[in-house]
Amino acid sequence: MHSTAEENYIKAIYKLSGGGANAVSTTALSETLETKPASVSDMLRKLSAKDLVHYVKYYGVQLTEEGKRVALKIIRKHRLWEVFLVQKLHFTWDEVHEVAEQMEHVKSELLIQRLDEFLGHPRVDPHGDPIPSEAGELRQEEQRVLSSLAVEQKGVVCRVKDSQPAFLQYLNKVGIQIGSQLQVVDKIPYDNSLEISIDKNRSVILSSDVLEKIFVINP
Amino acid sequence: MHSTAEENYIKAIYKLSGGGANAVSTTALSETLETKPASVSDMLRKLSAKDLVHYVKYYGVQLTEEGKRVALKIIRKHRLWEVFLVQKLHFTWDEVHEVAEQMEHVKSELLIQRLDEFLGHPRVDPHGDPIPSEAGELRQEEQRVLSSLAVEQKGVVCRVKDSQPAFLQYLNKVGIQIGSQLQVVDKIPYDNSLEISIDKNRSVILSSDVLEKIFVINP
DNA sequence: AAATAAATTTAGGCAAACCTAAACTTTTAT
DNA sequence: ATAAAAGTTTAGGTTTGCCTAAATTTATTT
Repeated sequence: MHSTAEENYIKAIYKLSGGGANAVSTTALSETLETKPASVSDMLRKLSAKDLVHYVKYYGVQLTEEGKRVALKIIRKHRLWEVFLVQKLHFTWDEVHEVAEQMEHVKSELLIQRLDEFLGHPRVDPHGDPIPSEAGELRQEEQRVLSSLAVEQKGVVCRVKDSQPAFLQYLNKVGIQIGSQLQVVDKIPYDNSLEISIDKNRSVILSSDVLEKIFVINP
Repeated sequence: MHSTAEENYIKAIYKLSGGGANAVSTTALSETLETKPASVSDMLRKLSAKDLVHYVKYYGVQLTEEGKRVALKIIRKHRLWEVFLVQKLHFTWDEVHEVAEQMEHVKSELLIQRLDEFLGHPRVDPHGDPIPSEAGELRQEEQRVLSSLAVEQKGVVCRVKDSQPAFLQYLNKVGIQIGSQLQVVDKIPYDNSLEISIDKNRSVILSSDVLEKIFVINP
């Protein structure tokens, strides 16, 4: 398998290239990885020898198909662990990253399969970013703002656009979190607020202010 | 902090020394760590410089108090992850070790605190070995063989002394696993079998053969 | 278009953690 | 008690992944 350092380079290339599309420069990598450009050149030569990247000196680097596959696997692991940390261990968003960064390098197919199952096959991580499938497919699902749903329509919370503690606490109290199943029960035309049922067992009326900050994907 | 390699040495010394009591030889370490004796000498010099071990050349090595503290922390992490893997992700005993071996090196105090909480502060791992407390205390709880309990007495299963599949399957079928709450309901003097209630919701009669293979700690 | 600036690579080193081979202690056997 | 055997350490090497400094290539100015 690949070393932790190699995995971090691949992940960084994936992110900086926007999903493997564009070429990435040595300095860009050195900045996100917090190493010197010389070290990056070094590693790119190695990754190239392993056919994980296409590397053209002085020009830039891109992931090969194999490189992309590896990148998506790491991202899948990272995001599944983030879901675990937030949903099961009640980590806050800012506490999550540092730990997931370590867990993503644990090697075990079985572990990830089972974790995925345990978490109920989540499709997005706590930041609302999509989780690649076991087959390595990452489809960015269409996200709609909650205020745009009509009566009767359903959605799964995938992103919240305000990370102020007061707002997060409010959502917490109401019982809304990433992954919650919502359905619009009724619309109050007077002020555009909506009555929303949460996970089929309770309902609240959300002001249009709040509705604008919550995003959902299709169930 | 300490590197993964250092942590593995410390853990190995702890185990081979029987909890830090006796001195450990270079070859013993080289065997459990699957490295050459020369590499062990190398590392012992380093650990000694960090005051994690008392190292006397040609004689052997022992953990310092600090070394023991570190060892217990690692063991705590390892065992908590084992509980997680078995209880939550349904790993079998033999699948557990390799993965826990990796997870135990993830660095985060918060992670372990929360994991412990999430698992309900378990006191033993799936093999029945005790889990060191957050303060680093490992109290070897008194283990009694199930056959020694009197009527009305309770115990929590902490160890099973027969790992033949047939026996484990039998226990599984009956509903006994590590952590099960047992209570002696009745004693049948004729053949020393006992009627045992399991987790307060069912009861079985166990032969003295079986009773001899199950160990419990106080609830 | 030449000169300067910026980015990148190469060369040579370092620390960690391993290795083999040789030297040294300790133990065991004669 | 001494020689052989066993165990341990030291010396010198390797690989990985990082570093600095110098050389090289590409981009930007004038």
